[in-house]
Amino acid sequence: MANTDQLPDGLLPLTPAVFNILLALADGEKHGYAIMLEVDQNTQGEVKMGPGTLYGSIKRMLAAGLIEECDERPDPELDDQRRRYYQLSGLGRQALTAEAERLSRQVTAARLKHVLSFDLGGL
Amino acid sequence: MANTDQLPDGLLPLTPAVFNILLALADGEKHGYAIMLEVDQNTQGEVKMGPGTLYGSIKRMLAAGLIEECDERPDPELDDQRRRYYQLSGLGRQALTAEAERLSRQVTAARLKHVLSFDLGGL
DNA sequence: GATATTATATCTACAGCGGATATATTCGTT
DNA sequence: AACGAATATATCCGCTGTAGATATAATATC
Repeated sequence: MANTDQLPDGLLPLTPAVFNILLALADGEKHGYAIMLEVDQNTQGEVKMGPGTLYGSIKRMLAAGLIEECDERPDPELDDQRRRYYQLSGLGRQALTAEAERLSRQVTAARLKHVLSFDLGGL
Repeated sequence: MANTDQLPDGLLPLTPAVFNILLALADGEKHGYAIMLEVDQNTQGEVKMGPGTLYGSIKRMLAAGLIEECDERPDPELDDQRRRYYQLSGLGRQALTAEAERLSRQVTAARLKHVLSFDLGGL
């Protein structure tokens, strides 16, 4: 069943940067640089997130409790000590879903106004 | 057939405010205050656009050529001399469609990551 | 005629973004 | 082993856009 918890006020709508970072983390923990590459890939190269946006957003998201840093390191042989890994918090996942639903409503509104064909994004 | 013209660089992605204003104008010309009410309605009351955002955005959008002010007034009897009516330009409609498609891709990406159920926004 | 609503406009404080810069680690090559 | 390139994080600063406050005037309502 769906989660009807209400998120803290002022969190939504998410900024595009925050949304993209949460989305990049949706399928598992990642370190900052990997998030950058994933966002690039997710958006077909449309969004090139620079370090200022990335690490600035991460700092704010940690403070807001949307993401958490995980302390477990991968196999010491494959490890890169510079990396810092992040994962979604429960709140972060809720916010991501809520924002995705909001975007979906915007797309629906656009379809109703005939500015977007109906057969796109079909999936 | 689809319009494959490329929009001027730096226009996309649109800010949420600009997108909502373009969307409000998609089905016909409106004056500023009516845009405000339409955005409120389109977003089920989620977005309350204040005058700063509204008129500031309108000014930038006029400068960018996304909208145009129309000089024709309605029937003099029904007219309100304070009102200034705006309509989409060709560029504005292109930008609106392009941005809606971009949002649609974001929603699709969210669905692929299972953060959004597939039966929503079905239409 | 008084009051509330409609309507536009500007100003300012604040937050987030983007680019530049810096620094250190790891990888690939010879 | 040394060297340069790519990886990885971090901070700083200018710019833009947003939100709220304020102002002012025209229109509608009673």
